[in-house]
Amino acid sequence: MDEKAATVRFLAFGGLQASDIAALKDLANPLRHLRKGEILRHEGEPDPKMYFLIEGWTASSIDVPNGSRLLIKVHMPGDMIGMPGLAMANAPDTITALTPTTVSMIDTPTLGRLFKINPRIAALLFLISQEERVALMDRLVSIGRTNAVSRVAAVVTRLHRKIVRTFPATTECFEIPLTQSDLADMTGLTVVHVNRTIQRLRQDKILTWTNQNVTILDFDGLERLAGLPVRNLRSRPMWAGLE
Amino acid sequence: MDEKAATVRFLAFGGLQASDIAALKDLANPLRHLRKGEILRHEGEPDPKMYFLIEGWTASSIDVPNGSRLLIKVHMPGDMIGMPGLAMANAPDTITALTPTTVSMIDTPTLGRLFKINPRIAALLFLISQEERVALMDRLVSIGRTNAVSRVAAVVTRLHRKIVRTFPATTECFEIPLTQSDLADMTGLTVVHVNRTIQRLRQDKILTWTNQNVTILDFDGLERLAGLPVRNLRSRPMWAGLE
DNA sequence: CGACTTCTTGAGGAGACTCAAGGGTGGTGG
DNA sequence: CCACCACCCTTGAGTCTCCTCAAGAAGTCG
Repeated sequence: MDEKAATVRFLAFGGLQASDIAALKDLANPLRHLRKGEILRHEGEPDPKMYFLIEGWTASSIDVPNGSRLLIKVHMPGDMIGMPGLAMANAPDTITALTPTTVSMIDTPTLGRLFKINPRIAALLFLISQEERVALMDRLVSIGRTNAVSRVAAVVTRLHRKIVRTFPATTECFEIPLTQSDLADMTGLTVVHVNRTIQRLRQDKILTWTNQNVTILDFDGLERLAGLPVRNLRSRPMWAGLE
Repeated sequence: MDEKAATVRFLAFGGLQASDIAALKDLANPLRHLRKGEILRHEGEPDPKMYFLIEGWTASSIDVPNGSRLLIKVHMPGDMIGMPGLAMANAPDTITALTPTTVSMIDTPTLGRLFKINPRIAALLFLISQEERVALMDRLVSIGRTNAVSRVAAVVTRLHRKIVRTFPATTECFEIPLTQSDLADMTGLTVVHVNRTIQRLRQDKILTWTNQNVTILDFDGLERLAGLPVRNLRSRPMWAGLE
């Protein structure tokens, strides 16, 4: 992954200037490298930080008292990680590296200053947060009101859309560093049922998922099963007019 | 509801100054009144706005292609409504008045200017968004990984906590303007099953829920069933140091 | 090559859903 | 003032999706 991929996310809303990009770079503190499976931070840890994901995939998860867990989100290069924790005294989620990963920590006082110095970036981070809220809302709908096939289809659809956003060259065949157990934790299902659901999708010639290689055989069919609403970002965001 | 209740939410993070409160008041545009059941805005509507809920309860919901819907959140006086839509070209959710309601619209350019003029308020709105993200994450866990009894218990627990925050005088007995059908849409269950679950909770002497009057009989038991994680707001938020 | 994780398959069970219908309550209009 | 309608709550019976438990196969890493 190169710098380009990492800044793509920030350009999503458009309207950023060269000076804004430079300001973002100033946020970058010493890098931290993680091996696959390594944990960036544990749920409950005090004074949680925010990170910028430069390379690799990570996942944010929450453990449940009854022994299971739920995977909140999968992060890709260019994502801001740990923003929700900024409001909290203790980290709300555990962040795990799904692949070898590089992040840079953004310390909280720096972020505070940024809000004063660069309102455009502040507004951008604010809007990214709103986008994430909508994503969570849609996942809530998916998990709360659709069946297993639809949920798995929704996860694949969302991942594909996001991968394409980060790596535009992606085709119908791509790699996802998630186990079926992870997929179960993303959908609120059990591993066993996820396995059977994937087989069902393969039988119906929607997609294949072997090891961690996904191939989408029928885009339209997949979209239909997922039933995700269309979400278009605002083209003229709120800071239009901020000089 | 008085102004006090409405500003309580903003004081949650502490550290706001009189000038900040004044700046917030400046955001208040002409009021809009809604009758019970009236819709503030429909999902899909272009150029969605943000609102400040002054009086009454509202609910935000998303309709699902399969005919059902999911209730994303219940709002009380002092809540900012519709923030997620600021990132989107079209409203992601429908907002309905659960009771007679008064809101004031905050237009987007004003908000943009605010980010420039008052970074403390910007940071505050940013942190409120992070808090909401954590709330959504916890709901995802509740709906994705717990059974009906636990989900209903979680809804009651969260509502009670929030009511207490808004109206500190609240006891174990309070009113919730939600039907069992609404509760079903909050939990991802069916009306029938919600009804049976409530009866089960009454049998077990956890709570009663008749019409729209809830009485919590056993706080500890309810908390245990809900299994919600403890979430403490950061005491020294990121803008500490912003002069 | 052995230990571990991941994937796969089977059988049985249970929590939640569907369909259906009756009763209560509040609002509205004749 | 009563009848009617709409909405909400409640209950029953039957079904199905998804879960649990269990064990074996396949792949992966040291």
